[in-house]
Amino acid sequence: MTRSRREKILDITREEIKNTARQLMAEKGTAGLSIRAIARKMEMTASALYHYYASLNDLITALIEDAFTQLADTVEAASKNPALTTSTERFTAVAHAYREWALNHPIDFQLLYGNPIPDYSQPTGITYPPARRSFLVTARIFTAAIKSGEIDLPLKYRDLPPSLEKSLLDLTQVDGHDLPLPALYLAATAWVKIHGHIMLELFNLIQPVIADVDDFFQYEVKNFIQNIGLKLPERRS
Amino acid sequence: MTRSRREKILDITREEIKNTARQLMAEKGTAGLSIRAIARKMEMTASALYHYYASLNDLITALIEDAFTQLADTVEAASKNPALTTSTERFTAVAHAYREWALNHPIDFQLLYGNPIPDYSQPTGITYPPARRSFLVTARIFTAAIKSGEIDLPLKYRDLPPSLEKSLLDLTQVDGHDLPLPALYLAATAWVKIHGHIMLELFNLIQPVIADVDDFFQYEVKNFIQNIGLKLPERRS
DNA sequence: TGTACATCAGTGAACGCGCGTTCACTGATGTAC
DNA sequence: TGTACATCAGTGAACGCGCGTTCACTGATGTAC
Repeated sequence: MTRSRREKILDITREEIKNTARQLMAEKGTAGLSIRAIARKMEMTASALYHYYASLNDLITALIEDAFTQLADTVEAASKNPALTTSTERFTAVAHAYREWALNHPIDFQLLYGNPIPDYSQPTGITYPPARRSFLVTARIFTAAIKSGEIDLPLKYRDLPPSLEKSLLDLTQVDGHDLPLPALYLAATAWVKIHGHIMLELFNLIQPVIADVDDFFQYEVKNFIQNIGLKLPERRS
Repeated sequence: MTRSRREKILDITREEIKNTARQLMAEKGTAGLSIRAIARKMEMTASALYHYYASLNDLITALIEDAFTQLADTVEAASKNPALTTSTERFTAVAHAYREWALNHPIDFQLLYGNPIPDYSQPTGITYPPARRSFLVTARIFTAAIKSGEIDLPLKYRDLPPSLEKSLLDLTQVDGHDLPLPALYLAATAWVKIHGHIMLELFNLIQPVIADVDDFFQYEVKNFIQNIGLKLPERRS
């Protein structure tokens, strides 16, 4: 109980402000975010908000931090689901969890990965660690798959261009994790595939071509698994 | 010579306005686009611009149309390069042409595919036909590859989910083109892969993971070709 | 339990800014005879 | 080639709007004795 009653109310109001901000963005997009609009919606004066956040910039930073943490938590939880036994299942679950979070929180996702917000300047270092968490989850799944022999790749990923190898090696050194290079490569290519698909879907670019995006995504994940040589759950090759 | 001198000057000024707009967006992003800012940069009054475009909305529409046409022209030209003989070469050329255009015109690309612009409402039907042109280019390459036997897929793409089949069939009916279903599926999945990659690259999301994006893209295209069963140019399998 | 004071949450006016758009206008350019 | 008129390109002031942020302030809530 180090937090006083007042401090708790402060936090509650901060949450209320963030939620109002999220609502506003859902209605009018990222550009609808403004101190004055939030205040109007909360039936307060704009100046009152300065008791809770020092500036619009700080508010946006808080929203971004929240979103990153939520996304990483969701993905991490999916990968740790004890009902999953094989790496294929685990990867599939993570891919779908990632996409589902994005579809359920389109605004937060845009906040993280969409166009930069006008006049917003991000404090350095805020976003990197949580952004890496999702990536590491995938990398660990592939690492496990390699160790358990669910995937055989020594042959296939010998021809990685040297520049790719170097980048991936740098990655392990920065984070201090001991992950094999092929697992890192697979995580990278999987991330680009999944993330790219989701961004297109959120911007409504896939729908005019393929109406049933759910089925498409599922099919693509299955194909990806097959292409990288992971064993499929149904018919083991 | 149906155009009078005055009409030509009108067009020239319109081009000048669009170029100034593009410059501005390059400097300050999509949000920096404003009639007043353009006027300032051209050393004119804001009201003068209304002789050339009826509103900001119209100006933006013109910019979008230009960009779509340019992109489609570029991609189409790449696919028709007579120096290319195999479908693999042709697809590789198209993929790289698409990416290069995006990297050389990042703002136009964002205009087409990035976050929607605040307060901009797009006239319906303007953007669909040119957007489809790029897609069709790829679909035709795969169609040729199937006909020539460079790719063997009857086995692999038999298990397309029914909803996908339906969407793809609808596509052929809308455009009136006679393209085989597997070619359309391949074009769709290729487009998602390439386009997704490019969007991530433009938003600087790949670079923190893999520094040499050129090599990465090239490697991914090569892997894609291999995965879909197209013959690679070097070592024919 | 009651009082005196400090802290706090929130107000309302104001500053200075940039925006899209309209409108009455002026001076230059082009056209017709 | 010269004159009379219509068309045009561009001006400058104005309207009404929303924005982030600051500041002096008030009334309520909490704290210490």
